[in-house]
Amino acid sequence: MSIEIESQIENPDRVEWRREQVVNAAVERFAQNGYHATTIKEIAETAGVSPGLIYTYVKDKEDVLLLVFLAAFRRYQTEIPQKIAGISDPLQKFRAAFRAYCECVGSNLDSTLIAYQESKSLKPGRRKIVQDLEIKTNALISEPLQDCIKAGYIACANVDLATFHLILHAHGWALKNWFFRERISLNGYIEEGLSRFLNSSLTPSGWERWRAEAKG
Amino acid sequence: MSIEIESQIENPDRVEWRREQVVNAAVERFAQNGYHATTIKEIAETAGVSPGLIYTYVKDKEDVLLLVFLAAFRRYQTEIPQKIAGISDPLQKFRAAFRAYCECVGSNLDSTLIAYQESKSLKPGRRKIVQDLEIKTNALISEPLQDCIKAGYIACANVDLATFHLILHAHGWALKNWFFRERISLNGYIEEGLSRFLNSSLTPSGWERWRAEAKG
Amino acid sequence: MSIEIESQIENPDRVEWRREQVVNAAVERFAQNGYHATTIKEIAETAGVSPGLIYTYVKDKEDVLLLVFLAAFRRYQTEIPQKIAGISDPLQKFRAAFRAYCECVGSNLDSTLIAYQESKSLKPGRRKIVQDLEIKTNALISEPLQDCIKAGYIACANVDLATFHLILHAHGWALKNWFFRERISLNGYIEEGLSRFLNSSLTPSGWERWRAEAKG
Amino acid sequence: MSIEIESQIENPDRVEWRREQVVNAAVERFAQNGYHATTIKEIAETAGVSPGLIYTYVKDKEDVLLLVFLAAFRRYQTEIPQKIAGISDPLQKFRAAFRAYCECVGSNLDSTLIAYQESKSLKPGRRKIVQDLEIKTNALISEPLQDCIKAGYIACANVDLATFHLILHAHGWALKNWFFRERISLNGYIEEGLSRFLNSSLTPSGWERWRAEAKG
DNA sequence: CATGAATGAGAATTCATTCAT
DNA sequence: AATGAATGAATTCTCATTCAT
Repeated sequence: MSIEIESQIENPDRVEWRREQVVNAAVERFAQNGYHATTIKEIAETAGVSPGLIYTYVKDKEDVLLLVFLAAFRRYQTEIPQKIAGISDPLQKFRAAFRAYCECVGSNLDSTLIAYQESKSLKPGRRKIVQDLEIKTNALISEPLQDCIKAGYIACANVDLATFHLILHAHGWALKNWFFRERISLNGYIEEGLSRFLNSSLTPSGWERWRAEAKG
Repeated sequence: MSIEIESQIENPDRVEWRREQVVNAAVERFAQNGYHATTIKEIAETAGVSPGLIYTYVKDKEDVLLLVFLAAFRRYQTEIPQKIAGISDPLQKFRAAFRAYCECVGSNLDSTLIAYQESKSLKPGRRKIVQDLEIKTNALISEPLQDCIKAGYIACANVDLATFHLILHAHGWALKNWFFRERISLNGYIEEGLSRFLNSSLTPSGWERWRAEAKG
Repeated sequence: MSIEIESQIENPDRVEWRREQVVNAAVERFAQNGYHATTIKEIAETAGVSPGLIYTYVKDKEDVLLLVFLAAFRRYQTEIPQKIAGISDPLQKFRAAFRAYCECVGSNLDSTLIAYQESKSLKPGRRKIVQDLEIKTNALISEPLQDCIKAGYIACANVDLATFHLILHAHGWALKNWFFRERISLNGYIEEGLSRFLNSSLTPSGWERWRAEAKG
Repeated sequence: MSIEIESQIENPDRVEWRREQVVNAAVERFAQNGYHATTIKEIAETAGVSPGLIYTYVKDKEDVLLLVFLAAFRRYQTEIPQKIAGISDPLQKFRAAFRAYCECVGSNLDSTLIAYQESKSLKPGRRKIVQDLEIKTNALISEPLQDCIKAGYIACANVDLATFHLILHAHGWALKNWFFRERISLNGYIEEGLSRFLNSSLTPSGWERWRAEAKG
């Protein structure tokens, strides 16, 4: 489950701390110039460490990119469950999950962009790791959605397909942020996506549930 | 309007032909390994020419990437107008335009992906060219949409926003093709996007128009 | 005054030491094959370092050439003042300065040749630096000459013109060294040039001074 | 005696004509940017021919440089004898020869500079040819000088040495032309060099001859 | 004869990675 | 543990030279 990236350093706390330093610097630089155009030296400078240090916490440059991906996924896995914890109504939970997902995108614009732009920069082994994590992250949306279907609130030919639509919408906020930013708030963007989706997917019983909610 | 890329070769037919050769090879390699990981030598080999030849038709490697973008845009500008020519009903025209756009994405999966992944690989001057063309290409959707609004078929707070949603959906086919490919046909994907959009945007008169069409 | 050439290395002693290594190797190779025909790899090999190292002490190949020029000028500026220090008689001082200049040429045959052959290899910015230094170096001759004129020992229509003649003579030792080397000693060459110059430039009072000197 | 440079073209007049075209273009470009920084394409453009054409009249780029040297020497060999023909007095002849030499330099500033800057750009075989021609050209000065010595007008320990001094002075006009140009005329420069030389080399009988000449 | 497109060897330069301190 | 100087493989780009037309 937890992916192991080799480090010459023993102390795990130190490893965590240093890697965070490096990842933050890397996200900043990758987002600006892309993975290939960013040098280890630049990352080191941005992080306030030496190039040599990076190589004691990481095997090679690609590992840094992988760490960037992992850090992003960890945030999804931490924040979304947190935000939907305690919600029992399936429809409410689904909506909360989608909102949480979008908010995660919103606070990780750089990482999300990097994910789209640099996935090809990983060689097969590491690419596989990232793909598996992506699927696992999708479950944060698909499971609540499934529950709505089971509860008869949503009708949906193919859950996975729908999930991808929702996630694409969420990612759209990062992909075209330069455009959306000045025209709509993240909340507006979220609600628009949500209502567009529910509009064409809610069952009559779902509509009722929704209306009831809106009133409450 | 037409962007000039310098070439040492005079004969414009020859330039066109050779550049096409090179662009095809480049798309193939860029899609596989990304722009930076692809060497000029590889492109040359794939195109069946010498590395030196490329530099007689192009100033530098970035020009090759730019040509890839330009070729893609040209296809949109050619094919979409062709497919909507002669349609007078606004709603029909809009749907045809969206279908054409998606089909263009469908037959240019590689270029579309490259566009998302390598936009940062262009330096400001060339990046600007691409951005301008992107806006121009968006008009192929936004104008028919605008006409539907004028005709009272579609209600839409913000045309640009809606256009971006539609285009994001279209690009989604390329971005997540590895996933969609095995689950839904391009046509299914198009109709789903279309109906999702119309579902939440048609005016009553628009619904009527649509139903009438469906019958006819 | 002191020209700054960028280096990635901080420690100035190390920079000085490494650059000296590189310059020595470069002088050797440039003198043999010229600037353009010499590759960085060759210089690196001659210096016993890697090609990459050179680029941590220098921005590009032209910087190496500039360093070669600078090193030569530094030698003139150091050695000539040293050799004329403490001489008060203007005529004696002038002769000492000219001798010192020629000796500098004599111990920097390669650099002097390179200066004549490769001045065009520098692009305007750096060329200007070298020209300014050349003028500054000429002053090492023109000033003592001026003093002789003021003292009434030498009559000279145009000091600059005369300076150039003297310097051309000095450089001649390097330019045609393959010829002179086997026919005349540097000292002979110096005295010949000197007496030729004085012969046609001394005032009567200058002649007297010279004769007095010769006796004493 | 006449150096053979291979050409694929048979007709010798055509060869002469084309080579002249090429040499003129080459001198222009070499003088501006140096031999290495000048491309065959540039020379071809300047000459108004195609790059391919050059290679039918010449084996390689170095041959072009050699042709530049040869053309210069030919001018010396043609013009100097012409200008001293018919002068019988040795002293007058010597002075005429030196003047002619300097004038040759004056009307071939570019070639003279190229000769100093690019001699190293020739590989041994061709370098030898040029050196031999240089020695042969020196004879145009050294022989009249020798005659003056024989006639008892000039006293000179070493003819070759003196010749080199004179030639160095002549070349100085080209080497430092940017400086001399605005301060002295070529004639002034010639006479200055001449008088400086004669001042310290004339025998009493030479002085008398000179004075007699000056009067007449 | 002349052209100019095509070739490919070769050069400068960069940068991930190592390792002595 | 951390540093940063050094390495050298790899890449882009140039240009002398060839050759089909």
